[in-house]
Amino acid sequence: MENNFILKSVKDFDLAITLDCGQAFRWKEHPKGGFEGIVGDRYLHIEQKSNDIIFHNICEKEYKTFWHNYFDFDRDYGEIIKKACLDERLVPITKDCGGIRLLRQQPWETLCSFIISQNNNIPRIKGIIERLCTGFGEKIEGGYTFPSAEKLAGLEVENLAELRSGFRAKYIIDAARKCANGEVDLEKIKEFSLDDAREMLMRIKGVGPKVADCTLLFGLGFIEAFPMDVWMKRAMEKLFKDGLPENLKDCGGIIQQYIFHYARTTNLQV
DNA sequence: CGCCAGGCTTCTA
DNA sequence: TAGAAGCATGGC
Repeated sequence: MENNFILKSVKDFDLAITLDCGQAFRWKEHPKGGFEGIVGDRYLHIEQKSNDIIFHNICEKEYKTFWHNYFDFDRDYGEIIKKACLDERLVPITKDCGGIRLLRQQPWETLCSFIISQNNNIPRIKGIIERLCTGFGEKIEGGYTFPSAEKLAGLEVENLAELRSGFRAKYIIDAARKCANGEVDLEKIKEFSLDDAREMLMRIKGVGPKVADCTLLFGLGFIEAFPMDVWMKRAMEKLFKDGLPENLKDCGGIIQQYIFHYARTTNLQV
């Protein structure tokens, strides 16, 4: 018999899009419905049934101490969508993509994942990360943890050959070593200004503006970070030639996710 | 076979 | 200091 925690009447939340819009790479469909994934050393089977969110075999305390924060449930997305819709162009976009929430992911996992993402496609990114976890993570109930920076810092580039991550392997090692030896302190960076934090991350080989901004946005809580990849450049050129409306810049990263997903799932060809 | 994928580093003028 | 080439791998 399952002992589930159920969040009722949740608004502005689409679980499937949130988990599969390209911000996280380790969630997959559960054979019995919903999705399963591992964050830190916690396994979760989660499912959405209309406006209810079912956390399988999770007690209320476990929800409150961890998953509530992971799914960013303290933030009022309805308010953000309302503000966004003051600009006509964002009405259809938030209509389609307003169910996306920003996941508060683990800093190191986020950094490492987006290093892997460069010049790569999502299915292969997921494959490399899965091999990274099964090869170097720790076995727990339900799967493997994401390997720590400390663990990877002790390896050499050749040891990562099984990942088939190509030229990115040397970047992973460099990132792991800098994070493990404190040269880059991901926890401390959270308190930096956006520009200082970005600059610090870019000291890592293979981390440029895009990877840095994804790490800041998805892993370090900087919701004003605005990652610009090829999709976003195209979308911004077409929809917001003069940039994002000023009143949305403090939550630019959330709007970025809406636009990014909209650009990828609708006909936004130039 | 060629092109491209949530880019970045290195080389060149 | 801007712009192009090179980078590993895999899917189409």
